[in-house]
Amino acid sequence: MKRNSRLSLALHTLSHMAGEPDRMRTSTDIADHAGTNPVVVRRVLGKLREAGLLTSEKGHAGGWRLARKPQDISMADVYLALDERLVASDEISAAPACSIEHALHKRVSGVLEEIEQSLVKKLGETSIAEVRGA
Amino acid sequence: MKRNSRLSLALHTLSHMAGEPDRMRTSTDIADHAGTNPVVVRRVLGKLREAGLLTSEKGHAGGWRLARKPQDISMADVYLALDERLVASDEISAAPACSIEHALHKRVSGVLEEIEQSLVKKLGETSIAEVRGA
DNA sequence: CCATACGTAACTTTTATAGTTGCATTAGTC
DNA sequence: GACTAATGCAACTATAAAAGTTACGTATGG
Repeated sequence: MKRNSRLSLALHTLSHMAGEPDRMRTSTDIADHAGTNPVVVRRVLGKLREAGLLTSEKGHAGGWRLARKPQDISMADVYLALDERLVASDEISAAPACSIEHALHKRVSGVLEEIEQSLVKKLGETSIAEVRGA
Repeated sequence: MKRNSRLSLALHTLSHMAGEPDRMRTSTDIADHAGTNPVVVRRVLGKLREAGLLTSEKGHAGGWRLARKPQDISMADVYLALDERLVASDEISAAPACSIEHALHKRVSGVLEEIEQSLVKKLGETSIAEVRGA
């Protein structure tokens, strides 16, 4: 188990799906391949479904499939769907007691926000269809 | 207690020190101001000492002081001294079993490394003496 | 009607970090 | 020289976030 494996799991799974977009995959299949648990897979892919990247079907022949063409799903789409915020944090800073702390927080979070944006931009340059081609 | 408060603690403390560079501060003073524990302070500031940003003195009139002029210590110096790597991770990825995972990891860590660099660059633009002036 | 899938809630396990305690060492002060 | 007050460090505990697990409800194709 590692920290922040959700993004890895999501990207890994979608990259595979990009190869065979029509194939339906079950949570169990995906979990086995990724070395994790079906419930974890459903948790992660559920967020991608909410974001419109995937569709899921219940019942006997159910499973997961891409909701769009692989070329139309960028790594940024995946990242944003998971609410990751790898760099910046959304924490509501509890009333900075001292003015220096306040100024510091403002400046640091400004920098982190810029970096967060450029991360999204960079991730937006690659679609999940392009991942395999190193 | 919050995640990754070490950088906050370090920057906050050094920003204060930048205002009165000659004043000697004890771990206990600093901990009280920051709302934490003297040992935690020594752990964090110890890394800054290793990096040559601070000096410490033992004994009766001991404590902590800047080792350089405040103008000559950037936020990047502090960040790097702590080995933070907020964006990229140093994890040795345990032999990716599948080729897609391999390609993915290569691409993602490439992006993260670039972003990490630009974070350091951005942090390098501000010295701890400049923090107070929002 | 039954097998198989997702959806979700509740709980347990794991891991990183902060926090704490205790003690050795060092250095001023009386 | 004894005393006091500081850092240095090791070992332990506490907390919180994330992953993993179990259990069960719901839907659906055969």
